Amino acid sequence: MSTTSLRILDQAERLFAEQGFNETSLRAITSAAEVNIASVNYHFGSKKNLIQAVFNRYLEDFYSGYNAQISVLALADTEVSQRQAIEAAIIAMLGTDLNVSRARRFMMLLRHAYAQQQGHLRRFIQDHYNEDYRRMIQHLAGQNLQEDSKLKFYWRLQFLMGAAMFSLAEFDTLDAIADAQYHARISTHELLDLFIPTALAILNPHSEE
Amino acid sequence: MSTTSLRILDQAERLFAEQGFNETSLRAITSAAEVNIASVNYHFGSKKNLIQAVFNRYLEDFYSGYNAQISVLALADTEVSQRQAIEAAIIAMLGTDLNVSRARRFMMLLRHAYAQQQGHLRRFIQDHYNEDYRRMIQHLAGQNLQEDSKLKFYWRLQFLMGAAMFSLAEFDTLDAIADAQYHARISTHELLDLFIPTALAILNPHSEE
DNA sequence: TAATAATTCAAACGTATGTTTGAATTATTA
DNA sequence: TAATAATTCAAACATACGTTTGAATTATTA
Repeated sequence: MSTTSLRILDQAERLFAEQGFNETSLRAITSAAEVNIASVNYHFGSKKNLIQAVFNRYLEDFYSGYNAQISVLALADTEVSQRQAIEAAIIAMLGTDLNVSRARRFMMLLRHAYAQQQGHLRRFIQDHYNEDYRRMIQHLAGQNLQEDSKLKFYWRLQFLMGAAMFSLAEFDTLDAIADAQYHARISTHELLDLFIPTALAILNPHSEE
Repeated sequence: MSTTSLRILDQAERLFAEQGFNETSLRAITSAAEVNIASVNYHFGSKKNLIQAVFNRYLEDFYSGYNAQISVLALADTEVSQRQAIEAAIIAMLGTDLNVSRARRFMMLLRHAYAQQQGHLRRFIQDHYNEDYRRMIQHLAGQNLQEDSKLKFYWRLQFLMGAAMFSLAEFDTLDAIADAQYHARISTHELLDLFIPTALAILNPHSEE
């Protein structure tokens, strides 16, 4: 992949995450990447294809990281537990160096993808990653997925996706609205310690139900 | 308020929620509302002001509903519990007739407001509803908000907002990706029964922490 | 080195957007 | 009813966008 393509991809990823797809012009991307605007269509064909390429790079990394961890667990010949699946997904998102800003950018991209209707993107992801996705969902469902709770699990999954996407993507937004006393930063480790039990709590029925 | 203003407001609310702000042109709004395009600037001044007006109508209803319920509780001279605050917020969102599609539209608007950077909107909301917002946050914090857990509570609140926004806003999106077996619909009552315990679980520390 | 392919570039194209204009129409007031 | 204000309307404005073009430049191949 030529350096021009990479420069475009990097800046597109950054700007798309920060501002959204429709809000980011090709001129802004090529200007930041210091390349000619026509090179986007030369290397990627169109803006839609560029969006897909950005997601493809992330999803490739994510699922290969997730699947690698699952494979290791499978070698031990034990069933993949729900907690293991959650941790594997989080680690795959953070990368091996637990880079939270990387995961954050991924979440921001996902949020934009869900908020803005990008039909082409949905089709692309479905065509290329549906199998990986369904397998991960099965792991996340864990043992608690009985026939009659499939619907509930679907909604719990929505809650979890929303919590993950919104919280990571919104480092700054709520700060501006909420009281400044909440403004302090949290470490990656603390955040994970907070999020993993919460994720488990969201996915599983609670005692009071 | 003239019928033209109302027609514009109604259609703007619907289209903004469905598509986002930048994705909805004034021509689409005025066409759906069957009014002349210039009437937007005549009645509202600008597109930004129209966006603010849409939010203002929602927030007015929401906080007056929420505050009314809290006032009733305050008359009984008891401390407002966290669960009461959550239920009051949910009911205020749904309206007295528990109209879930109304709440859903509100969540979709909020999601777009967070995803797309609408600085003017944030300023507007902060100028007009900051007091209401902070009061509600205090209620939601409940008894568990010790000095050293303020940071954690801030993040729990993020989780909760994300879960609420994303799940309600995404009736259809995940369906298209996930297995069709999860496609069945859930009733408002079932959803509330599922969400309220989840919300409590998100906001409060769990045993395993 | 000469010929060919790949890539970059400045410029333009067509289209869609928010906004403004000034006349035409309707509603209100005196 | 006449005068005045409020509102609607078709048309145009300036601007920004994604995309395309064809020549210029660079890299690769024979």
